[in-house]
Amino acid sequence: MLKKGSFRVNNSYIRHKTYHTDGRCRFISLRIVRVMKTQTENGPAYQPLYRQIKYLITESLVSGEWRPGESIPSEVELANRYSVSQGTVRKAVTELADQKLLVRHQGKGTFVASHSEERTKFPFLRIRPDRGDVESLSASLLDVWRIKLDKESAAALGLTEGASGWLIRRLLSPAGEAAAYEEIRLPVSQFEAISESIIEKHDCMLYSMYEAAFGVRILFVEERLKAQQAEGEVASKLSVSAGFPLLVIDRVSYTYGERPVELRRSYCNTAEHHYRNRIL
Amino acid sequence: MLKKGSFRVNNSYIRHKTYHTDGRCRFISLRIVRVMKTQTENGPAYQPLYRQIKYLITESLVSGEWRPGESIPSEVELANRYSVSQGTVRKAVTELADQKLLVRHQGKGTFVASHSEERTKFPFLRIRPDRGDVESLSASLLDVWRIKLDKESAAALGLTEGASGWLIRRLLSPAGEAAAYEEIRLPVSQFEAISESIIEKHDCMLYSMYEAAFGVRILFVEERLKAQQAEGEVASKLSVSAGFPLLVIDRVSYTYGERPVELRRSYCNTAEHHYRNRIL
DNA sequence: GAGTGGTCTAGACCACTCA
DNA sequence: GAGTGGTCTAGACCACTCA
Repeated sequence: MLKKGSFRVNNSYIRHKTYHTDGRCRFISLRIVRVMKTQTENGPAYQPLYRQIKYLITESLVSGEWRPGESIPSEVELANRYSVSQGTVRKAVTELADQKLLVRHQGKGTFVASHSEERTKFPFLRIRPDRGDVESLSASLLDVWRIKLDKESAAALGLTEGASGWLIRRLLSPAGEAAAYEEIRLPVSQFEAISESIIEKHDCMLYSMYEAAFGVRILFVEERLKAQQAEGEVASKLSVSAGFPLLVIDRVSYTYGERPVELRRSYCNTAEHHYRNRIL
Repeated sequence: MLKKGSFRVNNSYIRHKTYHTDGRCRFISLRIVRVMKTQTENGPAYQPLYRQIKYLITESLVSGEWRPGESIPSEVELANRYSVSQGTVRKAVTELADQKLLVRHQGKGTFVASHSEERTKFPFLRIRPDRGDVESLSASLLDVWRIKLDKESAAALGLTEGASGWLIRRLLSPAGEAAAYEEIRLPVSQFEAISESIIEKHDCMLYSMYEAAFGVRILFVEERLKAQQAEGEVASKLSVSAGFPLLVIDRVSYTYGERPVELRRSYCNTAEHHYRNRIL
């Protein structure tokens, strides 16, 4: 989360200490500065207080001090814990909420975002039916294989060629027709105990399963889209003839620290569906 | 910009007035409340102060009081103008900067965002070459036609069938090969004086031209993607054979007030290019 | 009524730009 | 050195939730 940069070291912190003459402890702030310095190797670094707080909150999320779906301490409590003002905590929490790591509910508290509790079954899916209701899509598992990852897949996951992986295959369907066929590749190292039964227990909602069963929370995904002709097994899985134009989506899913943990290729029949995107 | 909602009317504003007993004018705040009330028809409305300020700033952008590329008044000046604190102005400006209507530069000022000054030639384009440098793409104009808008296009632009429109056709190319063929439809009502020469004077950078020549600033776009087989003229324009799989992008471009002002269909050859997307 | 997040203020000082 | 946006504080009160 913490961006490494070329921030100049200056006296701001020493001066910062002198703001407060009411005898309150300032050790925590000093410690934060030291943490940040060791975090950024190449040269001295400066980060505003609220980013340091943001980093500390993220650490607590990664370590599991606060788990998905649970509430984190109130802003006042966090302000005390880190010895900063509530406004500074707010700014840190706001950025984490913008990144969808946290969810705020006025009057109730701030919660760790969770794929299990979100109403959307497929949080990052941009495929929509051309007409009809928003979420009629459901997933059905085809099979699960233990494989050796090829060079390209292994590299994309930060592993070496031949590392053990899982290959999950499934269909996305609106009703009878299959809208998409998907191949998902995962490193066995992080998803040891995957099986067909555990996937079906989670209704084939993979991100929710990663989180609940393996403690791996997906934060964002990156996709590359191409148009390609259907061939062989893919064509038959989607019940289209060879040469039929498909939308092929290559997705990499990332967890904390921008670490890639899942590869996914989706072959979509866009005869009655489309991929929706809004660009700011 | 202003979201209509079911905010409860309460006494917050009356109490708010009593915060300040230093004799400063509060008429402007009161006027703001009245403006907001008339803006939202269905029932009484309440919006926090910073959103009301945001709305007033947006009005000044729409009216052209501050033009693209120019700086707007400093936060202190705006705070005086609206009789609120600098923090409240900051919050309004922050939201507008997040929406990319404004751009902040520390030490220099806050500027109205402009497509003419942005370094990216195609601000909303997600097509990238699979390998090679980031921005080798360039556009070349094919032709410009004056047409009657068909029912569907007219409806998408909020016009009636048969309304006058422009049809602009162009190619996007990396080097020799054409990566995409595009058809752009515009209402004549808002783009009266379009011609080949004016487009070429702007290097075929359309959004920049809309802004500079017609005062229409595009704020965001919505896209629907499908895979489709190349046919007839499109195939020949892209030098591919009939049946070649193309990525077809239907885009609607919006200006202030979420008003659609441009339709665009792009046919992309994704043999050596892809559509990139990051989802949070 | 107590506790949560949300808004707003006034004031201080920092980082950066430019003349 | 003056002016800009950026950070941080302390304190007040509002909107909302829940018991």
